[in-house]
Amino acid sequence: MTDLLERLRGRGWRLTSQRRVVAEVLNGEHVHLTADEVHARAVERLPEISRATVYNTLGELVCLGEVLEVATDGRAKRYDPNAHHAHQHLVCSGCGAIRDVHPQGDPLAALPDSERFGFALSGAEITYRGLCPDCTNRP
Amino acid sequence: MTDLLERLRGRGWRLTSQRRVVAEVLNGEHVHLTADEVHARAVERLPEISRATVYNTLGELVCLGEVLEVATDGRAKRYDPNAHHAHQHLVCSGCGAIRDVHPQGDPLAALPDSERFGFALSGAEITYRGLCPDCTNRP
DNA sequence: TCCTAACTTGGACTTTGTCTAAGTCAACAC
DNA sequence: GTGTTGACTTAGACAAAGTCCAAGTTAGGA
Repeated sequence: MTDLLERLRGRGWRLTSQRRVVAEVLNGEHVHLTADEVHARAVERLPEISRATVYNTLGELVCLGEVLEVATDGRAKRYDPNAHHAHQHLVCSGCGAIRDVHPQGDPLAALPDSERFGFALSGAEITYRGLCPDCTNRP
Repeated sequence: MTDLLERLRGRGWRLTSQRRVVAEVLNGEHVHLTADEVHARAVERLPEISRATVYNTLGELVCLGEVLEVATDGRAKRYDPNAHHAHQHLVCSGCGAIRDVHPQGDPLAALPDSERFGFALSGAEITYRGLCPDCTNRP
């Protein structure tokens, strides 16, 4: 956490109270918040923080590779503070809950050359879908 | 194509000119159009068709499993008429082009029980990312 | 041919996100 | 400590994507 703020300062960031609060909110909860949820939580600590600043700061954190953007549903993007450990996502089709998961092997290996169409591959995102235990028992 | 319309009629659909046009647009181009692009093409054939109807029809086609919704970028959803053949997507990070691809093996197999958290898995979506040949040569 | 529930329409509205001009302030130099 | 300055923040207007609704239209069965 402090490391995060230190890393950011090391990259020339001005360490404003707004940026501190956004970074704290993301690190504080290991769930995947939308920008609006981040803003709501940030407002609790710093009532005058604006939506634009939250969007700006999230965008900067994504550019710096400190946070991942996750789009699982075509609605609001979600922000994943766990950017330093490769992982994929498991999403409940019932309630939308997201969990980080770690599949075995390299997902790129499953794509044969004949299916790469000359692309220079950089990675793969996998979204596993299913019903969480709660939703399975409550149909 | 005619089969699609027949299948839909078999499920109790009223076969209106609007629905016919939307189905034709989707089947006519094997690319992944956004709802607005579908609307634009539909208007060429049926000038008075409304955006609401296009959204309604696309939503119904998705519910019936005739068309897949693809959200690769957190912007507009895209619609994939190729719903009857399992496939994944390869997206160019440069220009956003999408290709259907067919990886080997079952993606679910890579997720061990210990990483399933009691979920009843129903499937997995994989988005491969990379630069297409055009974008590789034009930095 | 008539009837009616299903469908379509246009426009208002919501959600999510971006942009801008004007004001504020963190960090550096002194 | 004080001053300076460019980076940062703000409020609000704007835009894109999608939803909702009341009123009008129509496909398809009787």
